[in-house]
Amino acid sequence: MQRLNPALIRRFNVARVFHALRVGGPASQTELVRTTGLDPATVSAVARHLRDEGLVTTARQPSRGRAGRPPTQLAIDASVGVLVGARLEPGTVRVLVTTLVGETRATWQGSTGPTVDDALETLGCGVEAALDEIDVGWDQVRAVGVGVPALMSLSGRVAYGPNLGWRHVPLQERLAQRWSVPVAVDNDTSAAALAETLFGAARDARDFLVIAGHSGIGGALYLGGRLYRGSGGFAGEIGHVRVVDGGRRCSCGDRGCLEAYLAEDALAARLAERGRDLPTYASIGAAAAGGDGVVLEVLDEAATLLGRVVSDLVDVLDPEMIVLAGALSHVVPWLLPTVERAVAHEALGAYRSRCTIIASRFGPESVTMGGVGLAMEAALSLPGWLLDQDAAMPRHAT
Amino acid sequence: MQRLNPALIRRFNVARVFHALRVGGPASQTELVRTTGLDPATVSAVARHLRDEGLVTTARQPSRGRAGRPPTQLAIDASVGVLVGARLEPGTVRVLVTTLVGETRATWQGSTGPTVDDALETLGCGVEAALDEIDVGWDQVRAVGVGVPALMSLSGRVAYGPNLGWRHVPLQERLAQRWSVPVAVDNDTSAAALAETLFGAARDARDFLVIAGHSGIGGALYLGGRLYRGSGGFAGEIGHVRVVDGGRRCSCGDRGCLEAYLAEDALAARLAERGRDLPTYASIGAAAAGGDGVVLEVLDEAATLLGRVVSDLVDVLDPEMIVLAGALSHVVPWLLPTVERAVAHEALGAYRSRCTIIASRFGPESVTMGGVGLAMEAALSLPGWLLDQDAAMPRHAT
DNA sequence: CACATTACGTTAGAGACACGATGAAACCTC
DNA sequence: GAGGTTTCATCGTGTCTCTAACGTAATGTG
Repeated sequence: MQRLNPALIRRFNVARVFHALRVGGPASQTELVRTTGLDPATVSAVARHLRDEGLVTTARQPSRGRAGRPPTQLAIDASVGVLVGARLEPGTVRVLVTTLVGETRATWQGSTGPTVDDALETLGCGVEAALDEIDVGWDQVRAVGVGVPALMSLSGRVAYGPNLGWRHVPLQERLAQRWSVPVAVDNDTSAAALAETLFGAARDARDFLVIAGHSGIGGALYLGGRLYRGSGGFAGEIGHVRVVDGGRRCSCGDRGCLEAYLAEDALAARLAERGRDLPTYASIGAAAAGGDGVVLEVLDEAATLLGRVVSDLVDVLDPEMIVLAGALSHVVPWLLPTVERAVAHEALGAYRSRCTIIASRFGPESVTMGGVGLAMEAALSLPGWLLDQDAAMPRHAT
Repeated sequence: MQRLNPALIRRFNVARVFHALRVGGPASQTELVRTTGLDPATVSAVARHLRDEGLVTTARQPSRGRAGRPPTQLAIDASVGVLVGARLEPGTVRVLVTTLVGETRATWQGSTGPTVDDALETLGCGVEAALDEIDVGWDQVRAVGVGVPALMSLSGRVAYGPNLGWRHVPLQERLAQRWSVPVAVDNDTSAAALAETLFGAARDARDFLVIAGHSGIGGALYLGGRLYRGSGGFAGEIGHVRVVDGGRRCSCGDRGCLEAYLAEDALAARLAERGRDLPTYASIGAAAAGGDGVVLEVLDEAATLLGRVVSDLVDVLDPEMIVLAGALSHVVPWLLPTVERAVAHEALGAYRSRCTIIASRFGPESVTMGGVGLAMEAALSLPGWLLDQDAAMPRHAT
């Protein structure tokens, strides 16, 4: 159990001010007092800290015609470094280099072999290539974050990655020693949730869910202002909620799981039965956009089932928002209306709060953007155990 | 947004030490350092604080034959006050008086009229009567906590209580001004969850669910070491998850909700169809204990449906434990095996953590015990906004 | 029996926050 | 244009934490 000490409070407050500036743009200290809820004296100290670190620049504002001393604007100096986000998936590596506030500067994508060494080698080359492209050296990289389709232990180890075929890989350590900059590694759907809360539509949501579809259907639960991982790190496994009694067989061995109707392979199989050779979400989306009736029908069937799960999730978790993300994004436009209708009709209506259901603005790139989010956290030196704020909080102080 | 300041840290730490002593029994400061994870210097300061408050007593331990300075035991002085827990339900009020560590000293129960004034009057009389019974004066009452079957606003107002027929009642204020001791009011199922985490089987669980059955089926989600309430306070509405396509009509207007099969009235109705006049969980439990085949059959049917919901909850939330509580407890023994079997078979097995499903040790009294828990929180001056630890935490400091 | 060893608890100094007061830099009015 | 007002930022004091050193009280040892 980690202690709650002054140094930690300072780190929190630095992060608060940084994010306030990142999200809200340049602001004076007094404005930051309002937006962060901190004490003026604290903002003053944090501002000095950030100035000393070279992360923010100050600019005297000219008079605004109002009485009083004119404020000094603080602004994040996006030129002092870059963040690197990456995504590992079976056979592919994606890299995204952004400014300190998350604006894209370069991207890279490449294919890779199946082993851990292959992937790390490709990742290393990819990052180098992306940095070269914009003529940025490693000295400007503040941190690297990587999203991986695997269950993670708290220390950034890959506990189990069925699609990758990896197990007990000390990914964080290996990358950290290779690059000697802060490196953060996390589960891909968790990373996608981070992208939504830092850069996406869920920026102001304390409670939201991310439902991501790639080879499987995964969920991330962002509850009460932080990611909820569950007692064993398995929380969010919504792909195996049963939606059809005695339905299609699922890879998990059971029948009628959501994943058996909505995962990429499942949709493709369903379409193959009806004479359509559309193996990916992207191709299915393209066909739907072309108005293919069979495709629309299959998607609508999947949407109905997704809607059922989402309704139950809304009843149980009362989220503010549900974000559909990942490769699934390619077909989300044809799912959304049906899902929304299901929630409106099936979820407990009378005294329920409104729940917005939307597609991620990052689409299939949400995990890579999540890598950037992980890098941002690492750059603000909010290490892994801080992710779990309980670590710093007493168990029973409710 | 509340600030995170030293005084707040002190309150947290006082609570940590208090709970460590309460749960683990008398301990030396060095032992507390180990169990709480706090610094020796902090424990020293907190110990002095608690001694000054008169909450703990110190006792020099005689030599134990080991080298070194012998420790001084700290122990909670349970004689310096009492806590009062209460439960309001339609027509009935229950009161429970305990020591500072939650040991029962007196109970009281009485019936009441439908209005808010009726209930408050009865509650007042009941508390007086219970205190009289053990010859304890109001000066010894450290705090009062009340569990209410209603949605609460954060300030302890009853936002909406359908079964009580109340709406926008400032319950906390009215009770606080009547008694002039700290008063805490919360939703009944949330209170039951508090009882489980403070005094019950979920004491060491960071992530657990409480499923309580009275007139309806409610759930409380204790996730990541704290109660999760959802964006609108509606989280945990598991009674209206659909378990049967086009099933029995539910009070919510939909069909096939869990509540339509498991709530007290629903079970009674189902049994009435089959010639059994058993209007309450208690009577149903008694009949089941007597081996009535029809009752067992109906209970098993309900258990199968509950098991389905629980399986999905386990998949999505990955809790350590699920506690069945409330009046439902009377029939839990006949539900549990079926539910456990469902979870073992239906929930994602391979890489899932184990989830224990148990009956609350407080049975139908879990809400009243939750009132005591609320009182304990109030007595440790951990006010309402502290309940939401985010209030003290930056939004994006993940 | 003096001195080392071991274990327990407290104190001293530095960092961080809150609150209240003070300094700083503009505008406004007479 | 001098003084007052308004707004923005910093400083001083007190409290709380952590680290590290110190005091305290027992046992062990030659």
